[in-house]
Amino acid sequence: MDRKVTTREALLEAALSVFTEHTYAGSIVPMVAERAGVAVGTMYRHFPSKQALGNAVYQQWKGLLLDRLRVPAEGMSTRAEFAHVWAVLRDFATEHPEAFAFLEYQQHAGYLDDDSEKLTDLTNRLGAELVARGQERGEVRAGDPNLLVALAYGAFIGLAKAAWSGLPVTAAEFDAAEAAVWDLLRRS
Amino acid sequence: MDRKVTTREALLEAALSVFTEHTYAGSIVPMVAERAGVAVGTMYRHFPSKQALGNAVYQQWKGLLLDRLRVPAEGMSTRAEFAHVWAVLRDFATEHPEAFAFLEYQQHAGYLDDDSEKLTDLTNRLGAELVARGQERGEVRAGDPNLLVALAYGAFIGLAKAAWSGLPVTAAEFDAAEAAVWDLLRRS
Amino acid sequence: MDRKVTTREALLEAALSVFTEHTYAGSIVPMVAERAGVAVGTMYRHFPSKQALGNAVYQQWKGLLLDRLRVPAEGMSTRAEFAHVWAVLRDFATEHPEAFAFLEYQQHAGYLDDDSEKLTDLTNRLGAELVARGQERGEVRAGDPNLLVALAYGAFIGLAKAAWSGLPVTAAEFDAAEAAVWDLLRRS
Amino acid sequence: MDRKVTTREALLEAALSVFTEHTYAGSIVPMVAERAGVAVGTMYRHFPSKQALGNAVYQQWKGLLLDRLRVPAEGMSTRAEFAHVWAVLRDFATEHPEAFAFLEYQQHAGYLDDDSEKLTDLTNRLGAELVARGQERGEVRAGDPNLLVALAYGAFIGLAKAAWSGLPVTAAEFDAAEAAVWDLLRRS
DNA sequence: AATGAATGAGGATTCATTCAT
DNA sequence: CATGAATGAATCCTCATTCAT
Repeated sequence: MDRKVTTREALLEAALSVFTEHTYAGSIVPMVAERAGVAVGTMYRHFPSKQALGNAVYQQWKGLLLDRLRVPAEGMSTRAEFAHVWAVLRDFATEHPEAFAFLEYQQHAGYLDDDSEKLTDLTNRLGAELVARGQERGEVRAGDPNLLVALAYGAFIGLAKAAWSGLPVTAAEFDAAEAAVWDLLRRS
Repeated sequence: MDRKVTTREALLEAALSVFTEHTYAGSIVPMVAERAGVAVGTMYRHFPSKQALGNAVYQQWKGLLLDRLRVPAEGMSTRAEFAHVWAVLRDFATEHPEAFAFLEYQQHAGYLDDDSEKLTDLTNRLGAELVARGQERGEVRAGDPNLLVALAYGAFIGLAKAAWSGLPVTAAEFDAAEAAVWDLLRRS
Repeated sequence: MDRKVTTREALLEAALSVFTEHTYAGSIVPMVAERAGVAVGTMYRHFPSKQALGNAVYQQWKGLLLDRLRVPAEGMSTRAEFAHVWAVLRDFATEHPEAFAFLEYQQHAGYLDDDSEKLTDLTNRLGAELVARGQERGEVRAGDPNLLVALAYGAFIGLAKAAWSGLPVTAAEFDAAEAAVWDLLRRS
Repeated sequence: MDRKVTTREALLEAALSVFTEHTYAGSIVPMVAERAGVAVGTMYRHFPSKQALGNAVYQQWKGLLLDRLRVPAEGMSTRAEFAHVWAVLRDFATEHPEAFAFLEYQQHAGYLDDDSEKLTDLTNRLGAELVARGQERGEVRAGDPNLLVALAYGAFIGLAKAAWSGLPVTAAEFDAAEAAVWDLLRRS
């Protein structure tokens, strides 16, 4: 249908790819332009600066991840919520491995603007809230929710990074890991 | 003994700090020199290039971490080995948080030389071997050892990153996490 | 009559305005196009280049000024001629303050072509000839005619610039200045 | 003695020369660097930007001119004050023709910063104050002081520009012009 | 050894000009 | 004839590296 990719989209895609490969600071604009198949000046017709492009890429993907993670969990048990979140992360990291790598395997401080940082905060908060809810219900063990999230999300990132680095990670293995990580969170 | 910090040491320390804060590509040599309290030219008397300095920092700390992780585990159970490794990581990340952040929270591909990459490989192998040993003994559950390590090390990194970002993480919490992560590895 | 402003005229007008505000080199083509209410490409259908546009603007106004200054002064006294020239300048600077500012308050060397420079020369000559005539008749004091013109025209430019910068300059003041400047030229 | 010209001085001198020749916007940094006999990067060690260099040049010369014009005129008649100011301008324009051309024959709006504009204002005020004083004493004719200054300073600029363009202007001619311009100001 | 001003290749950004629609 | 997105050479600026002191 809409086979025509807009220039802006081509640039965002190229930038994601180049930034993921070389880090933001290690990337040069001509490389992004070339990978997008456009001239350097064209980038500047769509984004006011390299930094703006970096933030656009960040917001595009962090925003999508946040949207997917935000599900009205009314009436769900925390166990079910956790399963859902894990599935969302797994799907995101499977469908958009480059984007997940860009978001989670490198450091962004230094070029993110306020909007980007707001997205980061909102995303971080989501996990802590899930855990806190679980603790209130007695489903999740005691401890600083941020720490529990750090542990669990860290485990997920480790798994995804392994997949990104070439290791074959099957759905079954994602499921096994999910169970194991829930074990790590649940009331003993 | 160490009555005098050598210029080289001051440079390595400054570089660690600057690279951790701004990433390698995002750091500029004069900033490193200034933080070390020396002139730019002085850096070039101790290291042939920025890249060499980057690799020196990487090798200094990755090497120290590897040394500490390498313990002749003859006769130890995998459970005990794991506890030991966890303690080494905890101590390293507690004593040298900046170094751990430098090593694990950012991307190094792009400037590491062969020696540095060899250290990375050796370190990665260590974990997989521990897990494989545990599987042979029936202490650790089935699955690709690399994946299990990714999961467990990811969890540790998550925890350490939380501590690095300012969250208070007590020894008790490291211990609780250790138990939880072992649960994630052990035979069910 | 002039029911429709042609695109070309709109461009010349916009260019005059932009060049006067930002100087020729400091102006950018899209700004001219925007102020003319057309697309950038449209400018290039009417003028082959920015430089050609600059010269067109210069010639339009320098040409008009020259035309007005050229009056067959047969039989007039130099005093009368001077009064006439002053009146022409006053009217021009009053009716077309932006054009006068463009022509006289900035430097054009660097983009003017031969035709433009010929206009400049012709205009400059006019004044010197008037003075020379006056000297022959004994109406104007001795001295290099170019210098006397420089003095008198400088005074006029100063006055016009003051008006341009916002000072209210009445017709009476122009007249008083005319008398004073003639005093500066006439036989003592 | 101090035959060694500092790099900063060489840059200011080169910049004055290039800006005078091509206008600020029409000048390119490498041209300035080359004329100063240094590399481009060197300019940026001494001035943070092209704009800062432009302002430094402007302030250097406008500041010097202002300093010279500022003379405690206690007890002097306005006639004497005027003679002094004229002499100062003549000397300045004779000794530093390039600087005077830079300051007075082109438009600076667009890159001047607040400090530069303050200097412009202070300089402009000086003339108006002289005239106002003269009017109070009955030495100068009635009229907006700013207008009278515009007329007189315009005449001076015209003369100096003529000299700059190659016309030989002798001291005697400067004196004659001074008398003529005073005539233009004085009570009739 | 240490210094830091100078260098200039390289990277970010601008803008006159083109051309497919 | 008009449009304005695209182009890429030209321009501003940075920063790893050198070298005279």
